[in-house]
Amino acid sequence: MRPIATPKYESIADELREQIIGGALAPGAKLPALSEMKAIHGISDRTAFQAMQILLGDGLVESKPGSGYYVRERPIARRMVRSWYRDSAGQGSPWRADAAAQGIDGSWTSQSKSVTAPPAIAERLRLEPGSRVMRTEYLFTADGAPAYLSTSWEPMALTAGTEILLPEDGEHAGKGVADRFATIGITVTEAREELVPRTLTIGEAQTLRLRPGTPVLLIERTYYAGQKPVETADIVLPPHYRPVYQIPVG
Amino acid sequence: MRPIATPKYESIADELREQIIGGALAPGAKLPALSEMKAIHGISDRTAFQAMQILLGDGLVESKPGSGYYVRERPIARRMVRSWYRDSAGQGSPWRADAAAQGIDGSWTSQSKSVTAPPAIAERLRLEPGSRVMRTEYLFTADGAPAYLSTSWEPMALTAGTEILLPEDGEHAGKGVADRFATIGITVTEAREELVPRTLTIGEAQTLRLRPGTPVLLIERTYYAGQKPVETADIVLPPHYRPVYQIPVG
DNA sequence: TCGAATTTGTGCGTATGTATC
DNA sequence: GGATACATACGCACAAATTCG
Repeated sequence: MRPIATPKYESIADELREQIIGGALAPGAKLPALSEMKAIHGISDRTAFQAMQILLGDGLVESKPGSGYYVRERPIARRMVRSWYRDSAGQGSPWRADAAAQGIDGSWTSQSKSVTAPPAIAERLRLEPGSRVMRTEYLFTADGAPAYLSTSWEPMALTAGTEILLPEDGEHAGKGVADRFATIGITVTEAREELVPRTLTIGEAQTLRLRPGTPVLLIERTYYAGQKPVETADIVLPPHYRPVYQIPVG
Repeated sequence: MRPIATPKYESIADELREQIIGGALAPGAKLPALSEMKAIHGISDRTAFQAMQILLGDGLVESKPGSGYYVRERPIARRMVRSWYRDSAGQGSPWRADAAAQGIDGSWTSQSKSVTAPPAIAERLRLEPGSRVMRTEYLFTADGAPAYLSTSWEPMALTAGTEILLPEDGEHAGKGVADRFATIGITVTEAREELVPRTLTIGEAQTLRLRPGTPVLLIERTYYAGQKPVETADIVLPPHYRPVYQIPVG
């Protein structure tokens, strides 16, 4: 097999990456300016720019326009623990409790709307194409600042006519999904989370007050009652949030 | 607050993204060529190229040089189930069993070396800076083709002089971490996995036979015996692999 | 079979805007 | 204000892969 060609900008990025991981470039250190790299490596500043974009995307570096590129400080990374302990907490808002445990004032806003399920969502909920679902968009905030996004979909066939039709209405507002469904006699037994990296859309970037193109982690979460999916959600986690899964052994 | 500017290439990418998610552009469909987009949107082909890079990075589109850009087929995504059921399997190789369950011939190669722990690894294992660790690099294969990478680090202080010093030596080769440590009287109680998106380095790309810059998911996994970390690993998952976490509720 | 046209990918140069120092 | 530095946008050239007559 033929080796895969390696562009210059990849080589440059790799070189800097090793210096960062190896500790030669400590957190907070200033990286050579594009103009310097142009001189050092004998490349175009445009190519050096491309190399920096890679390190930016990987979260190793941050840019301060007008100033320079700097090695990112140890990711302060607010950790989101996603273990089974928590979702069975019983009462109160999971996010508020999670945030409080880290000394943060966690809150959220939401709005719901009845829509026909997009193809991908219908598949996740195992619904006929064109089925109606209740879509709820959440913006979670930490100390008043936007933290992360979530969009959930629930089959109207399950919740229509019940008191939990609107997730954030009435006395069940803010409670976990399992608790809400319990009130209509549905026992949630399992959550399944699938993770996939992508970047922020323009709309998401605006509500999160981040730059479009920022790399994020998308958690596709689905709650099941036995074999039957009862709720699914897309959770958009900005770089400062890291999902942590705790798995007991044995 | 001042709204954050949205570059043209982001707008273009967003537009196409919506068409893909909404189903207007079905999987396998050919996207307009760069030259067409140049004509349609009145932009430079260079700008159109940047827009495509975004969609490539998000895994929505794949490129066939010389042919065009195409909407990616439904990501058949080999799923990697990461639940506690599995790691307590007891005997045999987790990867081999996992692969066999999907009708795949799973195998791997590895090589170990004693090194001083890099700063980040020392922190994860809660070791003094400069401590010695045994580093083992794995290449897992599916039906003979490269599948994913893993690099593990174990404190020499724990394993020096024991029969499990080399993870892939002797009769314990291929067994799970928990089983191996059990033989030297250490009971692994918990695994913790932290996920972070990044892109492939040149070296990784070569062994995986992928293009450098390909977006991947990095799983930072650490095994604990009580409060004490006993092993940590970086697992590099290419786009075709999706980690799936199953979490029991209640 | 050959060759021409098309298309993506890399690299460079330039211009303009904006933020920082 | 001026110099520096990053970000976007455009244009051009060339290589490599593909497609098609």
